[in-house]
Amino acid sequence: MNFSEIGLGPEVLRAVEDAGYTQPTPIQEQAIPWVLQGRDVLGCAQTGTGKTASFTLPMIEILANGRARARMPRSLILEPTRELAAQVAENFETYGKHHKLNMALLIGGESFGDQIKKLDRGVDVLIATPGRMIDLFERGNILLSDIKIFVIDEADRMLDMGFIPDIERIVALLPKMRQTLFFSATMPPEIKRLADNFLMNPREVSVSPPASMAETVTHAMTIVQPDDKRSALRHLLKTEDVKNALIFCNRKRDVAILHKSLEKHGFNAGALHGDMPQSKRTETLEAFKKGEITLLVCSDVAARGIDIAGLSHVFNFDTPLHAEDYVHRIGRTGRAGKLGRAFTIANPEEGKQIAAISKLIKREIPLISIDGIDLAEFEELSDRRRRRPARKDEARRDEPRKEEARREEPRREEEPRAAVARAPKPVEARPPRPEREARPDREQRVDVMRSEPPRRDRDDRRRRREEDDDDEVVIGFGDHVPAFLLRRARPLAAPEA
DNA sequence: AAAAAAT
Repeated sequence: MNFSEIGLGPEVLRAVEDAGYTQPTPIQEQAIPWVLQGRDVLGCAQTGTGKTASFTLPMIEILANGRARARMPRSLILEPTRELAAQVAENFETYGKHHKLNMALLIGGESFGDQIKKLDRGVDVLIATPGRMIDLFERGNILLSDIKIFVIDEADRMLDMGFIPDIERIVALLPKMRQTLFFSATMPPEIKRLADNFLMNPREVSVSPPASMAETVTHAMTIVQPDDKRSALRHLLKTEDVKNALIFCNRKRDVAILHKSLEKHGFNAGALHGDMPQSKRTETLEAFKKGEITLLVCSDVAARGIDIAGLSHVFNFDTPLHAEDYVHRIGRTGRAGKLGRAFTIANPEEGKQIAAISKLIKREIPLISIDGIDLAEFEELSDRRRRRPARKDEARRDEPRKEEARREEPRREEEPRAAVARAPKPVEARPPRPEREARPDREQRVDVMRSEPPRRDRDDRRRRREEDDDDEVVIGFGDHVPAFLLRRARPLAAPEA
């Protein structure tokens, strides 16, 4: 199919052509006609599949007629991160260049003045992150009663980030008569329920489920002691043909540390995480996209949606804490049919996380060793856990003051680690698993391989954390947590009827 | 256990 047959007007087509595209991607081919017809759409797709243009192009077409009044935007797009919001804004600039649509980008970290000025002039397209959008609404700078098209992008990410109450609140302020487009990379039950609430008789559009990602991406992982991680990474950077790469850390602090270390070793690296000033974030991302920086050390702020053309490598300097995040991080490469390579540098404690990832992507990640660095083994998890309760009881009998002092001591981890390293069944050593076949030793393996389904409920997560943390000294309520503390917070506004 | 987003 060609773009010219999809139902878009000549101006939009000209802009698409100028950008160098002739053929719509599958998601565009499926979604655009429905959006043009005014239907609600439920889209299951990751960015890089052309998802953004699948709503920006028809939106430009629909909004071409009519004009926005002051403070009354005609469409609203919500994005989970500032970078994604900026990316969508760029998309409207590119494809809306032959139209005179007013657009405002409402994100945190930038001054209110310009954003308010734009709203006063009247905007056709409002692109926002939830926090700033609600802030401006409460200040009376936005009226949402004229919204014709509402887009929720990256809904699963919004859920992860705890934005859903905000989203429900915003939806309650929108007119009931509107068109809603809802996109999510994954469709867990909680997201589906949300979609059912927001959408009316939607057309469902779905492309490239996460599992197929592995077709274009070569995975590998290595296991090293934490102290060896940086040299392992440097070795990979030197031996791989790295054009440009994202390097993910789990903590912002480690992003900064690794960035410094790489620069010290002469690599052309930048850093990106959410505690950096917005101006710096924008600047660094631009420099990386232009190729002025070849390595970008980042937190999960960049894990989803960020679109960098032709990214050759993704490195997980830390194993992602949630298996889905692996899929999202890796999804930055191997896009648009291009090949990509992904390396994970795990440490011996992360066997459980790796097992959860293997289960999710339905394949083992090949284990590689790196010259000059000792290949470690995963610790036996169940073994360690069995030993823990005893220590907990001991700890309880100690005086609280002693506990305080013990905590401030530098942690001496050598002993327990050496003990577990000798444990009998290293996870990594198990034979490759034949696909979907019940095996007699399955039960046994489940113990190690167990990974709970992704549970997003924050309270649940806290509860689990407390269960796992047997070593932790119990203060305050002790094991008993009153039920009211575990109850979910209610959304501020009742969801739409 | 961490990151993101409002100041």
